[in-house]
Amino acid sequence: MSARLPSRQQPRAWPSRRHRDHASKRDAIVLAAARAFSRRGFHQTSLDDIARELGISKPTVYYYVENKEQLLFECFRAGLAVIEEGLKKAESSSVSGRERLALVIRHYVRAVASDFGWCMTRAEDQDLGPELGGHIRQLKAGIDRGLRALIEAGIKDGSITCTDPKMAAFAMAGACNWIAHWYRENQPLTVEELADRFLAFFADGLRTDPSR
Amino acid sequence: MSARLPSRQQPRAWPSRRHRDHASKRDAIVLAAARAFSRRGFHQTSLDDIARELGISKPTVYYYVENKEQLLFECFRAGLAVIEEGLKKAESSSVSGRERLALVIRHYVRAVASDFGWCMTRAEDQDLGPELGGHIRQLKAGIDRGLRALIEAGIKDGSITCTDPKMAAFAMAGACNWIAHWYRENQPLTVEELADRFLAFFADGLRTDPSR
DNA sequence: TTAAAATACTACTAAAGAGTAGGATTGAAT
DNA sequence: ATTCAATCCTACTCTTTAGTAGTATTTTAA
Repeated sequence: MSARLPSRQQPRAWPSRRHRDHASKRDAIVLAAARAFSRRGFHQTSLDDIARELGISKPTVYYYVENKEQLLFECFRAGLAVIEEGLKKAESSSVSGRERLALVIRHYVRAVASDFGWCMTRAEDQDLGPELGGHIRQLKAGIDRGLRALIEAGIKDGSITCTDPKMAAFAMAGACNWIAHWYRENQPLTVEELADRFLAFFADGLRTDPSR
Repeated sequence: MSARLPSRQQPRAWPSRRHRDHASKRDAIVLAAARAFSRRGFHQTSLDDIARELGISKPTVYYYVENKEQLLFECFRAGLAVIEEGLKKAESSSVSGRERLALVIRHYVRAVASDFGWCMTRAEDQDLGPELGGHIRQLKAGIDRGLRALIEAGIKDGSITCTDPKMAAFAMAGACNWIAHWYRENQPLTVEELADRFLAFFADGLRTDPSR
């Protein structure tokens, strides 16, 4: 499991071998948890299960993570980072609102189709305490605001037509979130193709007549 | 709780007073369960909780329902019935595919925004056993097929334009399912208004230029 | 009136699983 | 070599809750 190189003298920088080990082991635990939650659900997955899959013991998991709730939270955060990266790129971009929205949605789809997708979309607020639950609600609300702002920017710059940006944002977010329910690795479509199809649908809907 | 009229002699018809009582009490339990699951989540809701809210005891709940899993299943079925009603109406209708699709989606939105919405969309397959879980997967797949068939019918009769009916169905179903995550009674929009907005979005997307 | 069936309760059992106590082992630094 | 901290384990505790045993009460049918 741990191929520990001798590596003499690597003095005062943070990612010391020891710290890197610590962080990467913790990450491995979070990833294993995300996969387990995704396959069997949060409540059907015991920390013993996760430990067993990693070949370690439950107290070792607790050495790296405060508790099960925190573990779920970390999974959520890991997925969220991908979306926030997209939002950040969009902010510092000067293309049209429509194109920036598409950029964010691509990231969104990627996140939701990843190992962390389940935790981001299907975990219940109640499974986190009021503390972390509230935190997550805030983060989600931030994403929703980001989406809506992009739609509104697109309306303003003429690249988007939309009468109800709020509902449009809800519809798009819902469609993307739901991907976590059905997307599996062996899908005929890659994640990027999937994003393309969704973007095409969001762009034109089911409209009949382009010249109507 | 039970105002029981004397009602002498009501001989061989099925819905005897007794049976009606039984069925309606069972329904009341299912509804209370749906609301409780929706508010606190499946695993955070004990059968004692549900019983307490109804002013009865846990064994009484078990008198009407086999087990917790079955209870969840019934909630699911109750919501599903609304959608299937829509599909049936659509089948026996002769308007365009587009209009039939809209009809079904209206029912869909109604179901998902109802008390049973949570159970239909957020309950985990794993919380039902392999038996009931499989059953539900089948029912869900049926709905998906129904949606897709309507899109294809719309393409055929010229009322819908769509390059990937499967993904379009997934996107629309996802958007609608997600309503259960955020719709609450005190929303500014009624369910019907909500359905209108979603249908408008599905119809035209965010298209810029109608004459493009 | 009375026997059978239906309905309901109090008081349990049993299992699962989150989280911990306390100790062993390993590695780094002096 | 030896100490201190980091890492990891075995073997628990403790709570929650699904589900049941056994019994009391009510209703229906004869």
